[in-house]
Amino acid sequence: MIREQKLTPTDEAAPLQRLESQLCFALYSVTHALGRTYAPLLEALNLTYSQYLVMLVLWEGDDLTVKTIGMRLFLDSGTLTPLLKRLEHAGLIVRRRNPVDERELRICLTPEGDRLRERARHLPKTLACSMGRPEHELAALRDDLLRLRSTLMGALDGHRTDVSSEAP
Amino acid sequence: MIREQKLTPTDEAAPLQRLESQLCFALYSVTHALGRTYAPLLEALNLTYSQYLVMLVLWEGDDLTVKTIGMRLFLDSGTLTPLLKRLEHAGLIVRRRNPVDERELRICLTPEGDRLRERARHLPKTLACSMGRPEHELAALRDDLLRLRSTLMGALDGHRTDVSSEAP
DNA sequence: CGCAATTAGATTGCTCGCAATATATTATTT
DNA sequence: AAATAATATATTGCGAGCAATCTAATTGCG
Repeated sequence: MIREQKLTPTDEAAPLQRLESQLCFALYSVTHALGRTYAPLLEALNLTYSQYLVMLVLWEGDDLTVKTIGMRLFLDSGTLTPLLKRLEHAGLIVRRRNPVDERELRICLTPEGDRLRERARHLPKTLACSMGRPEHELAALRDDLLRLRSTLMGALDGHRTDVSSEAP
Repeated sequence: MIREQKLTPTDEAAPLQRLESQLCFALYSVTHALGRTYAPLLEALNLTYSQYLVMLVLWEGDDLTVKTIGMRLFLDSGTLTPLLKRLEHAGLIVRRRNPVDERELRICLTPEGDRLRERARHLPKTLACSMGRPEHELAALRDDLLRLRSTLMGALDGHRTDVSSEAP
């Protein structure tokens, strides 16, 4: 029932199938490594990584709907609704229905949420430092990844021909 | 209580704090885009992405402990234990205690688990195709990411006892 | 106007990922 | 040999992510 020895190791039979040869695993594992690098820094701000992303969006300009935040972060209400409730409970944001369109929930920063931006300002540089490379190399890698994201998202949408405003 | 207008937009006050300027978000979002690209392909195999990664490891050679699988994928038993139980329930692996050391759980492929490798063989090429770039470019990106992973993991391991909370 | 279609969020249920902790087994020390 | 430490896995609890579904509000169309 159980094979005692593998007869055709993946390395010989299908080299592209090796874990470490795959771009997807490189992405997966470096993303998680980065998450673990962020964790202790974000803990000082009482934020999870996903909450930090939402705050980054709001710091660029608040009074946004859940939908808008979701489009920027590629997340849906199933993820955002409970996350935003936690941010509200933490006193960083307020959630209010838009009186003009009661379907919409407008998300605004509280003064405390706004102040947190200062305490988080050093994070990008601190992280760049952990990556041990000159900024221009990191920027090049970032742009390469953003291009890849565009390609993948474009293939996913497929039928959806919304040509509104995606990152270049 | 709620600010009507932002006084110092992040773009001007702290350009490095912008969401789209950060490598971490590029990684985060492209990883999720890739996950969504994989989902329909893996659904045909009745695998989640994480389960697929475990199968990739086992296809390179099975009869591994949970610990070994975890070291290869950078995952711990809290993640792997329930995941492996699901793979066993799906009939793809068997979990047996090692009689020589009852602490260890040896994970082996079933014949069905082994056969699944053939049905999954096309995935790497299919995905590479979705990324719309020549293989050597994808390989270069992969190697760049693996270097970054090494840097980050090295910093994580190295400072386990050290308190590296200095902020510039 | 009235009613179907659309839209925005919320909810449910499942799987990950991880920290913290618990349990069982083996190795080491005294 | 008994006590202790180390190791491997399991369990618990929480916060994502995401598909599917639900509700309420708005829009569109006859």
